[in-house]
Amino acid sequence: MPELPEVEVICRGLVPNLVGRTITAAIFSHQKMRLPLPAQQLSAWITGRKIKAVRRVAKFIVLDMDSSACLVVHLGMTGRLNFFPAGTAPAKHDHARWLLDNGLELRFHDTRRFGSIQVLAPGENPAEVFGELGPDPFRPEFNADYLAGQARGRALPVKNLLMDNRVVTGIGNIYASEILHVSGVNPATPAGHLSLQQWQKIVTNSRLILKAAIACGGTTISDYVNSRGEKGYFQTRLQVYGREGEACPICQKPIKKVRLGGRASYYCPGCQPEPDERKIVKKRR
DNA sequence: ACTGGATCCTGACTGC
DNA sequence: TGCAGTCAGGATCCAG
Repeated sequence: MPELPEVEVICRGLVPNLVGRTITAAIFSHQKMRLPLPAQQLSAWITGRKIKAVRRVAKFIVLDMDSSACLVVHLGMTGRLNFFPAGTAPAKHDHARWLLDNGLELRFHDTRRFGSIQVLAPGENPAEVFGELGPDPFRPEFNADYLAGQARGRALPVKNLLMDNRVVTGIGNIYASEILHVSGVNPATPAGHLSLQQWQKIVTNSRLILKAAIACGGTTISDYVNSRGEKGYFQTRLQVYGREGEACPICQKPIKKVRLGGRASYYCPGCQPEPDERKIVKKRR
């Protein structure tokens, strides 16, 4: 389940085999994806074009083409992008294959088909493809004042706020739990209850944890692999996620699991005390 | 306006 | 052994 660090690691791994290469042909499965495949735009702007750069936007992988269009891939939960020698037999759930002029083909494999393939045409508004995106956690705009402003007057659990792409991009279920644990904030705390100090901790720890996860090659819970098919190893450094009943590495209290917004959320009742009942300061409009 | 729940999907796992 | 049910979660839609 790729979040920001996994997507970043995949992007970096794609660069050596993609930048400067030309996509000579493309083959797609007829399986229905979350979003319909933009067949016309793919043939008009992507196939036959050279790849100028590979970059990450939120959890999207973006290939900048010399046509000034972008190929935009989202991995959803189980998506993978891997290279194979051209002509290798396709596997089940290979939904797209782009043949390159270096004898390789780039494949998009997605078991659950929650991922997407889109084209950002030249001149098109990026919001059409990316949607409404908040700042990247590594940008200076992502700071305590900004988060406090976003949270003011809101009763939404802080964990759900952190997972909202319109507030901040790239933080998913695993890292939200980890960031809040290190910050000593209970995930169920209404976002509007947090102090500026707590937001500052969350900002600092978000960057620390995401950076550390990138350095570890990401987190592999079940099926994530990078573009070379290698697993990450940050899962060995997770302190609470997936560790219900185990001792908290900081205070030794057993880690608890709750469901917030339909998502499994892990926390330590010792390090992250239950939220109090203070009234929320109402948002000014 | 805001929030929580349902939905999409397949495979791994559990319990009977 | 085989079947049914549950769970996993990113993004989006919808109802209250």
